[in-house]
Amino acid sequence: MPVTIQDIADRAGVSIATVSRALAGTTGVASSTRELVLKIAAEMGYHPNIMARRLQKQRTDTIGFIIPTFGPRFSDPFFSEFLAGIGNEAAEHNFDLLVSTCAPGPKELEGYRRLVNERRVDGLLIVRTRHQDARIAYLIEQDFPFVAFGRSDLDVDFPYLDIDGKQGMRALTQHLIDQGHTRIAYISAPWDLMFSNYRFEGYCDALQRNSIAYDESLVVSGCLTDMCGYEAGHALFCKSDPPSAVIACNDLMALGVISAAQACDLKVGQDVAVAGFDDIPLAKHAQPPLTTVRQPIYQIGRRVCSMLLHLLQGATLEDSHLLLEPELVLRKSTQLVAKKGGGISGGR
Amino acid sequence: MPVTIQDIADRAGVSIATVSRALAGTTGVASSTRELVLKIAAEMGYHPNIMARRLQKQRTDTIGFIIPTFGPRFSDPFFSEFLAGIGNEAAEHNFDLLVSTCAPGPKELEGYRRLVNERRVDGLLIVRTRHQDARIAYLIEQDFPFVAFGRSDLDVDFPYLDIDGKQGMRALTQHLIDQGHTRIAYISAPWDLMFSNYRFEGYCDALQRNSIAYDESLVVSGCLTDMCGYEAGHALFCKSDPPSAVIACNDLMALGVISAAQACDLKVGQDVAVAGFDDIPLAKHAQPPLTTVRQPIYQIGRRVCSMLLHLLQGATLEDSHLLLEPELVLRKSTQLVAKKGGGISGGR
DNA sequence: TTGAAAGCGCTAACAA
DNA sequence: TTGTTAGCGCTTTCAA
Repeated sequence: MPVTIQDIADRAGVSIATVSRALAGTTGVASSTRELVLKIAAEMGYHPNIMARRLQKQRTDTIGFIIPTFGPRFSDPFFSEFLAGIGNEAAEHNFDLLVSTCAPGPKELEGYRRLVNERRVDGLLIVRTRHQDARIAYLIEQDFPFVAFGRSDLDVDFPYLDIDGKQGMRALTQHLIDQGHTRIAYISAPWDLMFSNYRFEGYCDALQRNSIAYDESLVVSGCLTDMCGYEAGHALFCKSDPPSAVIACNDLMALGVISAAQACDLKVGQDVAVAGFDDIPLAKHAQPPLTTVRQPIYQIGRRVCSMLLHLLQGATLEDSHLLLEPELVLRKSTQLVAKKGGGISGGR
Repeated sequence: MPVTIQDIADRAGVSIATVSRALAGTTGVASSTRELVLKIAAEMGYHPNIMARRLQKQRTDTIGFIIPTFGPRFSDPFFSEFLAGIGNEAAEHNFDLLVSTCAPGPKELEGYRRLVNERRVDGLLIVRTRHQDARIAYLIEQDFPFVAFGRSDLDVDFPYLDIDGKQGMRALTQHLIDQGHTRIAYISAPWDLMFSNYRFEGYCDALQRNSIAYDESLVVSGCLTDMCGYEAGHALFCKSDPPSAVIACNDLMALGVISAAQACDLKVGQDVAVAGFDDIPLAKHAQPPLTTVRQPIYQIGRRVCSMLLHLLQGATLEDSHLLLEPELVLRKSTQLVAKKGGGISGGR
């Protein structure tokens, strides 16, 4: 039987209210009583019953995160790092993190409804925002606190943090153009993902600025996995008129493209340039090291979580629409002259 | 203001006890009353207050999982898949999953204490069991329900599920020996991890069975990341007498070894054989595809979670010490004759 | 079949 | 400074 404040009250000869106050902190309690209570609590090994506290306070001190992923075999480092970020931030503020997984689709909202309706969490984090994102629409409608990593095209206002994908992709494309490439293939993410569109805009923008005609035969849609990257890359390299450079919308696909190139006996960084987006840990140690656009996912996770925690404290966010500049990371996969050593990095 | 059973009771003209019973299910309630209550509940948009229920029932219907990882940049697919497994299993049984991250070390137990003492979860899942694992010792001492993925060398009994790493590594090593290799390097995981020792035993065992002398200069310790694999591989390939085959204790390191080989102008699958352990998604699409030992992590996650849920229901596990046979997955990274097509697999 | 009432452990208003 | 008391929303005896 766990120790309750009643037990402490009995032993200290005071009321439970006094115990509660003493335990809580500063409110009007004689410091002598306070010390006595604290001492007894420690002796008896008291630990508050969190559920009782939650019921009383009508707060769960828990934030929720539903990982939007297809199938069991997801190994996208994005989620691992993001999770670590929000987990650590939440823990530092004594919040619990509730996690579940659910594939995007019609049944997805069920998961959100469950967390919202039954008040299992105080707020939610959303990632991989989508075209007319139903999750956002739902949470807005329910007036439920949340922060998104990613913007939306819904006609509503909500707090988010995003990376300027257009900017990042434009810089990356420009880099390839500067290297002399004109046939630059592009492996997109699914189009319903918001970031997919922003990045694509950046790609198109760079082509246009350099008067390079847009060639739709060079644009393929991928599913963000290394396998999709492999398939898309393979298809591109098998063309009668293959591209001299390939940009993948994320690193995982870019790794697949590198594999495809090798399978086609093309030397990446020499016969063909390959670039990605994200800068996952594997990018640096790929062979050759992968040029990419860095998103500091762990930090983003922390930041987004921090925004939500502020919101839950009733604070108003000083800036609820953050757009961060990503960083271009140049490595050997796009460099004709192979330099020894790791990547050099530069903004724009 | 959320709807409560009191609201429903008022509207239905019955007592809250009746409402509670009607909502709960089968207990003695007139079916007419029951239907009335259900109808009103639906109309009013009733959803139970989970915290109230938890306080009353003295159960949280939540299981906890603390990801034991160093640093923010962890992208080990192991955790993603495991998480998906336990998350889905838990969700199907209407359990919540509480996740946090904490690096192994002296402060690690704090995290466990918090979850246990304050009864934030009903049970815990442990992975990557270690030599004299303090987490297990603590949970046993507290008599707190948990299930581990991995065995332990503590002198206590606890429920676990494990993969027979010795068996798997022996089969893998034997495969390399069958290919004619005699200088087989081994990149280990940190020695305090239990699985590290089992796998190493399998490696030694295979050598011994084939009368191959153990050469400690071929055994290196790694930290399970691709970077460690790269460094270890590089060091091995720079030796005056390099190995003809390299086994890494996990796939992530094996991928690093492949990169190192390429950086040293060695062709994997031709000049040198490389093998890993886990069969992460990337293994199949590596260049060349990686020979490995498959652990069905997602399924393991589900299974381990299922065991815990049984335990929490007060059931006795029919088998609380499960040791599964892993499956050897042969791919091109260890095959001298490059065969077209994916891996062939065979257990033993 | 139903209702009244007693908690689960805690916080917080109100009195003393 | 302290105690009394009324809940938070629910489940579950015990009576009726």
